[in-house]
Amino acid sequence: MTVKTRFAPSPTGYLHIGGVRTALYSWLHARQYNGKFILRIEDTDRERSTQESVEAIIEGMNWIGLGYDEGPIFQTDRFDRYAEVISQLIEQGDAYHCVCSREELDAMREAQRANKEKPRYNGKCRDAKHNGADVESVIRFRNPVEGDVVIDDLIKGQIIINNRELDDLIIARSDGTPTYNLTVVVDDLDMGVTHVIRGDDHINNTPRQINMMKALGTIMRADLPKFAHAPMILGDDGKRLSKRHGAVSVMQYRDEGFFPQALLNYLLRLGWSHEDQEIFSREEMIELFKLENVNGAPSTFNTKKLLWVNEQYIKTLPAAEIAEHLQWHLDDQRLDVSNGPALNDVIEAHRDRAKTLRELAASIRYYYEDFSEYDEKATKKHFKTATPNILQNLSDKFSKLSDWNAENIQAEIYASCDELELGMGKVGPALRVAVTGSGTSPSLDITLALVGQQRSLQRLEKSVAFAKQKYA
RNA sequence: GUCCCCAUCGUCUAGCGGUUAGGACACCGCCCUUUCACGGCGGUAACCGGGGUUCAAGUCCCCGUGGGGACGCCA
Repeated sequence: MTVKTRFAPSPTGYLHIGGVRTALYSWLHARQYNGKFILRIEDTDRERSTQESVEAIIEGMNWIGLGYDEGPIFQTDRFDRYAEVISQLIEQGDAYHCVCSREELDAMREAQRANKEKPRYNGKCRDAKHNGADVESVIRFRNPVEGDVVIDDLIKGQIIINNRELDDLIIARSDGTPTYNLTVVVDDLDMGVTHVIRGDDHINNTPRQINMMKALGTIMRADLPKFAHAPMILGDDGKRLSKRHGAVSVMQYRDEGFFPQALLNYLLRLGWSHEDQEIFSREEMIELFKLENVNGAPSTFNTKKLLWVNEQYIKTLPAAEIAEHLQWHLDDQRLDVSNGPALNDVIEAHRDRAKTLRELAASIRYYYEDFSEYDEKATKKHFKTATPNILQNLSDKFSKLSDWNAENIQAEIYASCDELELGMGKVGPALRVAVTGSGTSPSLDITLALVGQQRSLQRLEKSVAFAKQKYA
C-alpha cells in the first residue's frame, strides 16, 4: 500500500509555524516512502473560514516549499458525501438525533464542572428515537459505552483511553452541516490516508475518530490509518506558541529575512535529531527523518538558534541562490541593484556578515546608491584633523590606478600608510567612512573594488571637502 | 476539576542498565584582525523529588511534583 499523508489546516488565519512543522513531518514521511502528500482545507466552519486564509495557507506552502501531490481539497465541496455517510450511520444505529438545546447543554456542563466531573453529554437523547423532523436537532455519534480504545501512536507509543471518558459527539449541526470529527474520518478513509500526522492537541479526538472509523468499517475501508501526534511548540514562557510570542505566521519569517529551507531545518531539529548533525539538505531530511525519533515532549521555540541556522545557509548557499531569495528584500527595501557591481560578488563579500536576508539587503546599499550623510558615530570616531590629508593622499594614488582590483587597491593603501608614516589603524577607518559612509564594511580592498574606481574617487573628493570643513 | 501527554545544561538534543553524562544555540574568556563579522581555542552549565527492581538506574516500575493539551452545534 502506498503511503499517503495529509496536511489539513482550517482556513481561519495565517499559516502557523506549528502547522508548518506537522506539515513538514507529513511531507517528509510521504517523500521518504515515495508516497503521496495531500493538502486538505478543513473549512466546514463557514463562520470562521475565509478565502484570505485559504490563500495565505497556499502562499505559505509555496514559499516554504512543501509541494503537495493532491489538493487543495475543500471539505465544503464534499458535503453530499458527508450527508451520505451520516445517513448511513443513522440507519445502522450508530448515530441519532438529539434535541437538547444549547442552554440545556450549557447547564449540564456547568453542573458537571461544579461536581468536579469532566463536562460531557449525558446521553439524554441517545435512546429517545427522535427522527429530526419535528424540532430542531443535531446528530450525534453513538460512542461505545464500554471497553478501551487503543492507539499505537508512532510518536507517543501506546495510548489507552476508556470509552467511559468519551461522550456522544455532534457530527452534524442543526443546520445540517457536518462537523470536524466526522469529516476528518470520512476524508481520511475515502482518500486512502495511511498516516495521520498532526499536533498532539488532537490526541483526545483520536479515540472518537477511531470509534467512528470502526463503525464505518462495514461500508468503507476497514483498515485504520496509523497515527502520529507531534508535540506542541512552546513560547519562551512555556506556553503554547502564539501571536504574543512574536512571529507565528510563516510569511513573517520570509519578511524577517529567513530562508525557507533554514526555517524548515530549524523546525525539523526542534524535537528531532540525527546524531550530532545540525544542518540537513532537503535530500538528507527525506532520507534520515523518522517519525519514531520525534521527541514526545513539547519544545520551546528559540529564535537565536533559528538565526544561527539561517546564518549557516547564508554562508554556504550558492550566491545565485541567495540572490533569488534576496530579491524580495531588495524590492521591499527599494534597492535597485542594476547600477553597480554584480550582486553575486557583493553577496560573496557580505555573506559572513549577515544573519538574515533583510540585514544583507540593508547592508549593501552603498554599492548602488550614493549616500547623502555619513554615519555620525563613525565620523566622530574616525575623522580627525589629519583626515583630509590622508584621504587626499589615497585619492591621488587611486586615481592613477589603471587596473582597479582588490590587490592593487590594497597595495596603494599600504603605500599611503608608508608615505604618511601612519598605521593601518589611522588610515583604514577613515577611508571606510569616506567611501561607504559607515563604520563597517568588508575589508577595504574588496569593498573599494566593488564600489568601483569612479564612485570611490568621487566619494573621496566629497569626503575631503567634508572633513576639511568640519575638522580643519 | 476530570482525562490524556510530557520531564537530561537557560534552550534544542544524544543517551536506549555499567559513560569523566556527548553535541549544538546562547553566554563568558583568549587568539586572529583596518571596522563589523567569520573563524580558531578554551570555559561556565543538566539527569525534578521520593520510593522500588537490580551487583549496578539518567536509562525499567510506582507515587508525587511540575509543565503542556483536551473537555464547543471550533478545527
